[in-house]
Amino acid sequence: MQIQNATDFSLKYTLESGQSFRWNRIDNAYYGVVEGRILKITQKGTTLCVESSTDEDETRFVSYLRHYLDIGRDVPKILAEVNNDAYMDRAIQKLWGMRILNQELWETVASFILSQNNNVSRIRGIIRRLSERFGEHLTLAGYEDYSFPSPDALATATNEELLACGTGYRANYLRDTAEAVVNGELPLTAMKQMSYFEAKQELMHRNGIGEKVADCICLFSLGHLAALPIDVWIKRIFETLYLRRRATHREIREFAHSYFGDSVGYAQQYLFHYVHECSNWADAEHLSLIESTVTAVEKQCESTTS
DNA sequence: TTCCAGGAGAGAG
DNA sequence: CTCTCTCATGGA
Repeated sequence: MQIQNATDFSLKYTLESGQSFRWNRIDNAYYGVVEGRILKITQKGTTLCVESSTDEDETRFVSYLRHYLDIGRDVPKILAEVNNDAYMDRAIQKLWGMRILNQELWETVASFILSQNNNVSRIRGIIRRLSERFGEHLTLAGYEDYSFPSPDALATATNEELLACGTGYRANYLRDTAEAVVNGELPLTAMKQMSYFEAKQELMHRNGIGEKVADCICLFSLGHLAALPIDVWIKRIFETLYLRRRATHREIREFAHSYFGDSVGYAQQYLFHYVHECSNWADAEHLSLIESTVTAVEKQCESTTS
């Protein structure tokens, strides 16, 4: 089936910008597992062609996917609001059409617990092995994958089983949070009705979920665009390009919110992915921007420590 | 071999 | 409050 009129939308940038770990590109098509079924999506202009491993009611399915891909949102309006300088303007031009997904909550919670002190390719590998071991086997026209493990499956997993999937020291965090979901201490359903602040507090009460991971969950699953995950790259970007000094997370958060407004999460995603994408490109102009960013941080650190 | 990866927690000051 | 150290893992 098809989704029509997906204007100002880029499937590539949306699915390859580090917010979801479950999509694979094969030729022109993206294969991924979303809430228990394999999806195959291709984009031609403003039309998305979608195949599912399960039978779907077309109207409801299209509505669900439009929400998942954030297609209904007026993103050009948001980008116009946050386009305050040359850095943002370049990121917005380069990544035009990138959207912030609205992903399933439990999978997002578990995935970003695993993301701490880790890199994207390893996170993807851990999630793939966990799904193979604890999820359900799925097929779509010869493509095979596994559903994301349920909270119950991970809550009852042994430490050895989790370590065998490569979770490392995060195994306890993952199992503890899975148990909290099973016994209701972490009320996922109720959290979807909470404010950004309330949901974030609920998440941060869990062992293994700090402010950054909580913000990732609020932004990539709960639709709170005011959430600002501050990782090392976002910290660097704000310290060098905007504040031009060392700054605490709280200072960065206050500046970013006042500068970009209530949709600071969207601005963050464009800056983050732009910097990451450029590090893989042999584009002199882009690389020089990165390099000047990094060296400026190093000089800043030197001057403050000496 | 060392360093780093979309960090968090415990402890010290 | 801020700073520092450690945590398991694998690719560069």
